Amino acid sequence: MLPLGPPKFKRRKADRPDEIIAAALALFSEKGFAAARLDDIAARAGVSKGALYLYFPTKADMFRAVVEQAVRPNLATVQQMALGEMTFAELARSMAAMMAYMAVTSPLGGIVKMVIAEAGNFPELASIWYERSIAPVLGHLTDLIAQGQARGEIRPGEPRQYALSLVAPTVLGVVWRETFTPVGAPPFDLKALAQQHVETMLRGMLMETST
Amino acid sequence: MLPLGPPKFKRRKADRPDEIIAAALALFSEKGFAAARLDDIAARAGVSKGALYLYFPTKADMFRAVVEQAVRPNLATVQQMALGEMTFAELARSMAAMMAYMAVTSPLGGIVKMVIAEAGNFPELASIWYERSIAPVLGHLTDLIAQGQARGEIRPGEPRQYALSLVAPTVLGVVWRETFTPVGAPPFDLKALAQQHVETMLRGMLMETST
DNA sequence: CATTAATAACTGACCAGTAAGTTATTAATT
DNA sequence: AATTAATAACTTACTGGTCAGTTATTAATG
Repeated sequence: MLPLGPPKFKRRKADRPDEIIAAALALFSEKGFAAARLDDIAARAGVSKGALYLYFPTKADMFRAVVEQAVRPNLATVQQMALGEMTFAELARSMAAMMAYMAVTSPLGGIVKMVIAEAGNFPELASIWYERSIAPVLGHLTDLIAQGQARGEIRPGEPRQYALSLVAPTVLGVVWRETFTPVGAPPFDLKALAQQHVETMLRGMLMETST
Repeated sequence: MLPLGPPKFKRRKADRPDEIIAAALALFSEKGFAAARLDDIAARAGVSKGALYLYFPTKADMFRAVVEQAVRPNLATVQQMALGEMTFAELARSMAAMMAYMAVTSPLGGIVKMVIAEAGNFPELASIWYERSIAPVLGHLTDLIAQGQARGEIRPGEPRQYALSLVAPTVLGVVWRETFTPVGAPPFDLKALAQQHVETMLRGMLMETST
């Protein structure tokens, strides 16, 4: 006997974690943490449920891993933003464009949804996401605005509120895409939205002279 | 015999549904749909689990009821907004103030969280919330902006994008409160945020002349 | 052939929903 | 007005299904 046909599985220890995380991200962001079944995640990752436990001790740890991986790229991207020779307006425009780009290319929408949804059950996770993604971005942007004010480019006003005002529509646009577009709501063109918003905000924030 | 002490329960058929909905809102918005236990909802409503089923055939129906009740007040409030004699700037300011007020006084944050979280599992519900709350508000605001543009008060630009730009920070502020403030993030003063945002946006949206 | 990645079948806990029983309240009868 | 019968609001204890996590076994690979 022994058909010896195509083997039933391959041993690919190195690749599994990332594949599992990708599958988990998809299902968590679609169904939410509790409603996402490990059997489904396993199936999607092309693996059996038992195999998940070779790489993650628990479902919650998988969730953590998903969020932590999603957090990573953000840090790097943000640190680069600095005024330097640029005027604040230039920087704001390029930042808006970049955020819109990230919003359409990365699975950020799903992550945001997950974090909002499960913040109550996994405060530790909301914390990670906040400290490693939101606080840096918003904090840095806030600083840049304060600097812009010190330079006399930007009108008076709470810098942190300005910062939230700047990013809010893009973030909400992403949530919109995940939440309402699937139910028939007309989508937003995130790039156009970000662009119009940043121009409007700049006209409102800048002193008369600047461009 | 007959101890005749304090009775074990009162029959209060009329009040139960609202009390149950209130308890359910609290737990759904805190834990999410799946993680909220009916036993806990019952306990919080001061009733046994069995009693829930006298008023709602299923957990999902309770969820529906919570959202539907939350939707109700919004409709009325919005329809009143009309340009009439007002300039767009005046209207926008009063609208911003009203949204901020609602944001701090109503359980809107919890609802928004719930809807975002469970949109995937209950598309029908995202649909209700969209059609009965979001579309009216955003649609009406979009119309007002278009009218403002026709009047020559407001600069060119996509009205619907303007509308989202206007409301986004307040909505995001509410989500912030539910999600990140509990983990130690500094809170936003929603009223101040809304106020500064609307002033900035107006300066950016209006033609030179208007006030 | 020894090692270990991977599977498949199993277990135990949790929880939505149910059904049987209890108690408050109202209505009927004297 | 006191007693009793009828009802329905409410509770308690249970059931059945689902699913996270485990264990025993098999198959790939150096």
